[in-house]
Amino acid sequence: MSGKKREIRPKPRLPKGMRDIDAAEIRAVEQMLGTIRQVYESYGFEPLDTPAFEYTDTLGKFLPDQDRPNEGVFSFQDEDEQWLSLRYDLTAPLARFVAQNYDGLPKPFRRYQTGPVWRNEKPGPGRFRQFTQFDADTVGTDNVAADAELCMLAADTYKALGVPRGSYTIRVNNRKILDGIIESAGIDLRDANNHAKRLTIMRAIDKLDRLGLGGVEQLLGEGRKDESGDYTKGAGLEAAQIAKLIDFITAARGDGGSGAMTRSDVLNAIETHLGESATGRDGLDELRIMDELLSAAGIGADQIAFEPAIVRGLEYYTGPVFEAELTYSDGGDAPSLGSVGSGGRYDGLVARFKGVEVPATGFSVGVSRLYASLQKLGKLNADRASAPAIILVMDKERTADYYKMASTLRVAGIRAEMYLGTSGMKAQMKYADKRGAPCVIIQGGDEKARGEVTIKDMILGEKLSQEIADNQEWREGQPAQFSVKEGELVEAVASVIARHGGSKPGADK
RNA sequence: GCCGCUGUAGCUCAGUAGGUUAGAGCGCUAGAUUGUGGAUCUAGAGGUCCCCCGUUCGAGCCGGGGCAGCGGUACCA
Repeated sequence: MSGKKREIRPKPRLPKGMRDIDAAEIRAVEQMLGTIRQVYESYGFEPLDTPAFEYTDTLGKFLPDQDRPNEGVFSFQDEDEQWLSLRYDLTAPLARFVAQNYDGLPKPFRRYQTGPVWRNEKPGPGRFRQFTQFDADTVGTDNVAADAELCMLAADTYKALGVPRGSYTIRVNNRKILDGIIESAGIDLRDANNHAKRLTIMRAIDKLDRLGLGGVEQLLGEGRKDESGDYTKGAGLEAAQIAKLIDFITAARGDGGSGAMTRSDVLNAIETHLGESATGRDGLDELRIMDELLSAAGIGADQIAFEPAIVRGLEYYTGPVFEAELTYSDGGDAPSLGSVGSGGRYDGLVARFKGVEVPATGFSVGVSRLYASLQKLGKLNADRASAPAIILVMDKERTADYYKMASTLRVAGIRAEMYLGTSGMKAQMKYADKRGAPCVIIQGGDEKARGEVTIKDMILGEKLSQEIADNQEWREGQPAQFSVKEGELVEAVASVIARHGGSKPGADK
């Protein structure tokens, strides 16, 4: 006790909301990214990359140095004291890029982009402070066909990723319709005093999925107290106004019933509630055109549906908004897994820089969230790339020979590695086991004398071990291994890998 | 941000009205087995008992204050 000095050691730990990503996930995600890229490319979008951080004012955030430092974003100062922020999405940097290079770009400008984004928020289940998005945007046209196309692109993307029809839904709404219905409830949106009220109303509607109609109703009125006792102040609407809004939300909902409404059913329901609001009419007309285009493409409401309670980002979207989610297909009352993609029309973003309106619309796949959901649903094809064959080092003097074997296998296109540790054979076997190696290659003095190598099939061996209780038998029986001439090494290893790698798909579920 | 719950080994947790060197299972390392992953047995490594202050002869346990994690809620481009 006396001589024990207290060394201060750093505790190995991850920053809040961050995570490490293992080999299996990297492989799976890279495959997903490749698939998404293919779909986006097929629609004619071109790739673009922009840096991880931008000047803070570019991203549209207030300077984070005063009363609310780093609110929502991660920020730091350059040596010239200018504030920089890590990007929190891929859209704001796109707006900067377009504004900066406007004259030279083809209009409409269509680009796709993927990469990590960061948000300085409280992490939760399925919510991290770094995650990957994959965006496609069409900038420079107010044609609703661009919005319809992005919805189709989204559907095609989930399909290509192996999400079967019926297991995803893209729900579409239009911000103009929301504004219209608020106006028709007697709230004048031209009155600046009603600005905050409008936001509160939309936030309330946005919570329909989570809180249900009752919760929305409370939030439109006085407010709501949650189960932890926390209280959220409501919009303070009058009973008649609340009834009107609730009525509107309900009208176009299938009530979770079996008979899904068609898109035009929903539009008709909306229309009867909309009254004379010009903004609302605009929004309705836009959705009608989208419906025509989608229907002409043979896409029904089971894939792309209209849903008047979809809201999305508040000060951001100006027209159609979309949200994609995965759903269990096995019926039951299993909860939704949350949004795995979203987008919409944002006609004001580029104007921040240029003064002129540059209409734009985009869709973003939440890659990290989607991966997690597919994982949870067991929809990720688990055919991991085969682990390397391991060449055991039986005699350290012959390291060069072993290395040559590894090299021979690699030339033949087989992943192979010579054991690089310094432990004995038992430890090497454990190593190979932990690595998931399909086989190990053994050449000790005996094999060398005969000009042979021994191949041990680790996967078969594991299977056989379950039937052997006696260690003596297990060790001496040397199950699942065989010897071949040195010249037949490649062929023998390839056959073992083929035996397992090319096995029946779906059999191991 | 607000409300609630929880902090003891890598993980899951015990810990006796406050009392010597703080435990178990799993995991890890190694031996039993001169060249073989599993099983079994054995041994070993690994801990500022979240932190600080206080009460006490004495605190993992009691009191106060922090911090962190989890859950709910708010915000979410």
